[in-house]
Amino acid sequence: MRGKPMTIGRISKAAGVKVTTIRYYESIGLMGTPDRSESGQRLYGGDAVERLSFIRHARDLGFSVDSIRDLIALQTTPQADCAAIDAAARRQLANVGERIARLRALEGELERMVRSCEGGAVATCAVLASLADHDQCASDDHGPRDIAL
Amino acid sequence: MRGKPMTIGRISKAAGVKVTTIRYYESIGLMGTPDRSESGQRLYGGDAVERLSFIRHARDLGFSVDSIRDLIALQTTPQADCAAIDAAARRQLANVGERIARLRALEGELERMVRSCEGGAVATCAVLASLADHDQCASDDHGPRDIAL
DNA sequence: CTACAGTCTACAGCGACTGTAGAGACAAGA
DNA sequence: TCTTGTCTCTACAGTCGCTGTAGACTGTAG
Repeated sequence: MRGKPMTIGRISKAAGVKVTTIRYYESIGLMGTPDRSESGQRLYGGDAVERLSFIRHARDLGFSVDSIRDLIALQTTPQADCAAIDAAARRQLANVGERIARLRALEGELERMVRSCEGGAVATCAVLASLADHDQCASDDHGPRDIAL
Repeated sequence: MRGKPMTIGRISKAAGVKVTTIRYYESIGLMGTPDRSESGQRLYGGDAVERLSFIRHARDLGFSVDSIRDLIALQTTPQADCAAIDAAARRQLANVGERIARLRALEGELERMVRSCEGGAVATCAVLASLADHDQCASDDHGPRDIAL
């Protein structure tokens, strides 16, 4: 709360989190309710920028909002020990490792598809054939698969 | 349409796509409206299984539903040439490559975090410090980051 | 005949935002 | 002072790709 209070737009720039996203974080209890100016505008101190940066970084690292809530709760109870946080990071690490492995498999298959393409007509397109053929080869866990064409 | 018609449950099992998902694909125009029995149950031929397998495989490879719609459209106009499909696969491949690179960066950072953890109190937890510190280091493109704790 | 599994429609919910509408607030220039 | 333009406000709908629910009907095996 030290230092002059900043509007939401300022901390948005400072932390690299969109204004709407900050309000969203407030609405789901990640950010706590800030002071308001007389006219009702949110006013934040530098600690809000820290917190937002923390959240953003954790999100960039793939932590879910729920997980981040837990991390923040742990953070604010300093008598707890580090083990829970370490465990979370390890889970996250394992998760990332899995995702990398899955993506590498996809990469290999896509490379095969692209290599086998010889620019013929669609009727003989190896890419489409490759997509159609594999009835059973794909992984069975239907995890996140969100890539645009 | 050859062969005896199958109910939605059968093609669900055959293609490895959930019943509800099949109906969803129909609702968004990925699957086309099947015949119905007298009592109103959907009846499919073997081609539906093929189509579903194609869709599932493409989804597993990370193609968006929109992209798959395009691929199917291309498939059904065989006079088009393979180039568009090849381009889509290449875009997809580049996309997967990027995602792998990003995940590897995350992996490295998470490894550093976990290595630096010495099981102390939260107040001195290197993992939390690591999460808090990096104000600017994270990537600027806010792509998908969906991993649970 | 009786269970019970399968199917139907319609709609709400998920996560993590993003976009919209319509209104009010504030800072800088003419 | 007025104006212009950028911020900010609330509240809610939309995004994507499904998943789950409710309540009714249908089909099949014992």
